[in-house]
Amino acid sequence: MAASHDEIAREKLEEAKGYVIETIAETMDVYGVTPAAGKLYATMYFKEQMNLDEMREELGMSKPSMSTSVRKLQENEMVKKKFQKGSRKHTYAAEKDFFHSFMSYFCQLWDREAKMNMEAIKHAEFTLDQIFEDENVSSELIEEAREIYEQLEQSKVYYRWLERLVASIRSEEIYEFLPKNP
Amino acid sequence: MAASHDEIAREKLEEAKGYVIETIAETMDVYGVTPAAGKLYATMYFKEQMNLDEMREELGMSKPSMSTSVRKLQENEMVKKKFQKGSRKHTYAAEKDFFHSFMSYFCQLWDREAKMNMEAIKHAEFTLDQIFEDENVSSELIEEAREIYEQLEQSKVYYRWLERLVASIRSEEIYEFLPKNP
DNA sequence: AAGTTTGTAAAATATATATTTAACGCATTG
DNA sequence: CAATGCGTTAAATATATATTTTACAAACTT
Repeated sequence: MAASHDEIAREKLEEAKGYVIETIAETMDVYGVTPAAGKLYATMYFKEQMNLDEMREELGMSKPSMSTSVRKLQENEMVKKKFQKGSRKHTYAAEKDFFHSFMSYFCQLWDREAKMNMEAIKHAEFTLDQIFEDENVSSELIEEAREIYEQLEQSKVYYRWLERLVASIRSEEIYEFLPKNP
Repeated sequence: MAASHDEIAREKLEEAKGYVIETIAETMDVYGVTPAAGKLYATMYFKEQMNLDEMREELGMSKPSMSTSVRKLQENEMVKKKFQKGSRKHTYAAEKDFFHSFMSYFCQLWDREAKMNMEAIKHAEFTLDQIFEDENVSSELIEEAREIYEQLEQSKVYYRWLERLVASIRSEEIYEFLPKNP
């Protein structure tokens, strides 16, 4: 038949996309999303745009699952809402620039880690200071407190570095050191 | 009583450590470990070394839980086994250099992501090549395949960047661009 | 070699997370 | 303003993950 070549080609095309979709979905756990969201992003990666019903259809999953998945992906800036006139349905498009997803996700992650720990350290150092202020505390305890204090100070070096890393990624300065395409 | 000042100081010391332990444990999900492993690492962070029974005692959890947690932490190179003569018990020490943990964990993560996706892309491009080789495929399909091919080529830029990032962290070159202590 | 101690594997339980089904509210349309 | 369509929330179910209990094997002790 006449269409045979095209049919085979179509199959191969879908097969080729299939490999990549499967693997992207598999490695999406890195970005802290559910399996459904992983499959969804991977699927959208090869589409111009999709609405919730198309997602449901394509993945064979429930609509609320698509709804929550797409929201999570939006939080990570891996999916953007597209404003589409005429239709009442919301349409979404995958962010295809992996650099952007990397930036958005890891910066958020590290920011949180650095901020929370810096805050805890501040708290802890404040409490330790109260020990140092008391003249009647034994030198053994003072020494022990001083060691902890020192350890906390040391760990701040890391958290500050993390914050600078985040800043250099957000500002894209990092690409001066490590070009996208060397 | 005479010990009162020391007792208060001891309390404050434990309180200070407590803040930090709690927060480290909380942010350890970043490193893909269970709550038990998170608490364990955070606890060990303020100890010279610990054996399984001390961990069980300190955290009030079962020994197998400590055993699996400590193994997971070893995989991430956040805990090292110490060889201690005389005792039959295995003892472990927390890696206190967060830079090392960062390096070990994220490099492992990104390496896997890059390798798996590069492999899938290779596979997919091989399959797409078969479409291009067939003279009888419609130009529409060829065009569609070419677009996918182009998209895959583009994504390789990111995965290669990720690999270079990993290399620059492992080699510590990154600290030339972003010093630990500027 | 029998008896302990230590660490871990396997099975059972508990807990948390993901997904679906059912139901609701809002906006748009006829 | 009733009726329909769309997205989301809430409750129910299913699934996966974490932890404990039980059981065992290896290494050491006596």
